[in-house]
Amino acid sequence: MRDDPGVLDKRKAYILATVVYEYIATAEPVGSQTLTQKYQLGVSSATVRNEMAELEAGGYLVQPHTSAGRIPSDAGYREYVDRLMEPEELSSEDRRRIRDELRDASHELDELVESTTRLLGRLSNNLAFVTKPYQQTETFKHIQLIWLSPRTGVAIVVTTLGVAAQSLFESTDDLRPDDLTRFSNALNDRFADRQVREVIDADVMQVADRVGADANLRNAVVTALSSARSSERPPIAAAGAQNLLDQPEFHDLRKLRSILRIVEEQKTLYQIVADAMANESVSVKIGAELGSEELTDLSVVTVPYRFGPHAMGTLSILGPRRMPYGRLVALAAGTAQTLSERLSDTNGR
Amino acid sequence: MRDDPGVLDKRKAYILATVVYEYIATAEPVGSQTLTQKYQLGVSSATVRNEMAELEAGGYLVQPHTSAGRIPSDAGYREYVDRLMEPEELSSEDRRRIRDELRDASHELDELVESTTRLLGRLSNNLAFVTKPYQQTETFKHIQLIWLSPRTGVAIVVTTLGVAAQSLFESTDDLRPDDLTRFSNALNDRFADRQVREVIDADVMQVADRVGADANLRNAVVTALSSARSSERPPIAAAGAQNLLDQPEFHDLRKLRSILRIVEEQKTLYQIVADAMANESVSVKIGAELGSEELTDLSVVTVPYRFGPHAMGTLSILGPRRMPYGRLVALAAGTAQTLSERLSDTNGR
DNA sequence: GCTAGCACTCAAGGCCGTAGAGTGCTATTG
DNA sequence: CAATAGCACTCTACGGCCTTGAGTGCTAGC
Repeated sequence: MRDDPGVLDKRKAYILATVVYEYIATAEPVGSQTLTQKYQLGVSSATVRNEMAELEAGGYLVQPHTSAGRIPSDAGYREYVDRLMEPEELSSEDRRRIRDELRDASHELDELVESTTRLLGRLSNNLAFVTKPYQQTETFKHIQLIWLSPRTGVAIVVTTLGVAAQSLFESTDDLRPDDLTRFSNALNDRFADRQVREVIDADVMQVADRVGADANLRNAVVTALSSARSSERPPIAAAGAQNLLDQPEFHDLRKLRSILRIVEEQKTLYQIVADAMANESVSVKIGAELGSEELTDLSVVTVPYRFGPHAMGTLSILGPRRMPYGRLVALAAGTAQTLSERLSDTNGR
Repeated sequence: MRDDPGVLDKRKAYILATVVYEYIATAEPVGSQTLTQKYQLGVSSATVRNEMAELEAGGYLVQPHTSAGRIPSDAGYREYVDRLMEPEELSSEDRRRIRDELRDASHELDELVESTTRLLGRLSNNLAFVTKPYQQTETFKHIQLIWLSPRTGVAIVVTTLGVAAQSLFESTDDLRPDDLTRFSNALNDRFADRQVREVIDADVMQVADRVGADANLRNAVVTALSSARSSERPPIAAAGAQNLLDQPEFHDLRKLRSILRIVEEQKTLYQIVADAMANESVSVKIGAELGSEELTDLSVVTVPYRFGPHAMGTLSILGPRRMPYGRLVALAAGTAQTLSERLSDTNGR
């Protein structure tokens, strides 16, 4: 009991940090000799061995097998991320690329999100995923029924975030443009500046009855509105899965398979980003903290970004637990900031 | 010279078909003994050996190494697909799943495309990708500038296919709803029923000058229109990459990596689906026919689907060259047909 | 024209043995 | 008494060697 458990003395801290650093760089278990040879520790390998044994007892390191070096445990990485690593700055080269690529990207929100995802995947050399902006208090702004052909049209719902939903419809009778306009106007009057989640189908029915809109129009509007309401869970953009293949930990194909499946299903991804969304700050989840059996070898860095005063989304980087945390945090944060700026500057160049 | 090259006698055809069939099932080079044991050929393995040697001379089969069995070449697969295999029917179970899942899918075009892609990926056990409907003669239908907040708004362009583009904008002065409406109306008058590709920025400038719309509005409209014009190359939805991992040919990670990259970049995918789009019929591309060094081990089945009278998109299945062509063609065709029906029935239930 | 038999080839897989990195323990030292 | 040097021990990775077995082409005979 000579150590206060949970607080590492300076030398242990340095050794742990060095083990994590070295393991991130090489993907090989780190031994005491390697450590004393490559780094100026000022003590012999035997001493390092003793310290490492204690770090293992404290739960910061584990040994894959008896005669191998040590690798960090979840707790070891956690300690490293929270206290030991020094914060990194983004290189000016990275900074420039982020700025330039986002400047040249589309003005369309969906496409901008896609471009950002690909950019982040490329720069991080890992798998990036980005949630579209989401706003708890998304407000109804406009609905418009538009005549396309004598018997078809489209209903469009616009909210504070832009076009939130569209629904094509077909009618059994010829559509009269005046009817569409009248119904649109009545709906706009009724729903102006209400929160999207509060807009109820029954309201649509009332308005429809009043202006005499037929069932086809009514259905189109109901469909569009319900789709706008459900945009709380928009698809998540992902890019860079192929980067993971370079990492030795993914030579096991079963792992890779379940990762691809999880990314495609997206459900788990929402749970992962929830914290960062709630705290509005950088979140790093390591291994088992991801709460999924299949993701124990992985870590995720998540950073929120803002869209206007009320909406928020997240940028995440998913990679092996053995990821360069310092660089990836800086990268995600830098990208998030540039993206936020780009989004609050919608008038472009 | 006893054979007319290019025409296979009945026995050779049967042997080739059986080799392809067996290789598709087992992924192992097929030898003469296996063949005589598993299938009723009525001749001995020595005879089969002679026939196989001739099939190899004719370019239909290749030998990975001297003492291995044969595997089909591109030409062998081509012969199999074009003439030897018997067309398959979809099981009623598959038929039902396609119908049910597409019926329950979203009314929103983008989401419907996504759902279809995932469905096709799951049923085919390969990687599926789907292009959104595209129309050569896409026609301008409506443009609307919508007030969101005192200094922000959104410009929306609607074409025959629905919302084609939106562009958020910000103004340095307060926006007056009347100005937005006036500009919208003037633009609608000017562009009504013109083809999107013909709408030129200069037209926007003229209209803007006439109604006195300021630079911010003008820019928003120009941006939205140019984005609508560029929707000739909409993003392609892809799903099921993880299915490829089950195939032994992808245990080479470099292959997998380049496939994932190609799917993410999408550029090559457009070239692949072009034929099916042009011919409006099923297209099967085998190995080198895909025109890409990196895709030589793969094949793609592509089937077009229709959206309304003029628009068309494609469903594709990408998998190992050793794919069950009969089943996948039936699957893609069945899905395309159901999707086309679903899309021409936009008033839903 | 088909088949049986035979000698030959080649990849895959199992089985060593060795090399090398790393460990824990103990005796020794400043 | 913390730090070190020395030592015996452990375990994996790797390369070489051999065996196995599937498959082939060729030739002689039916």
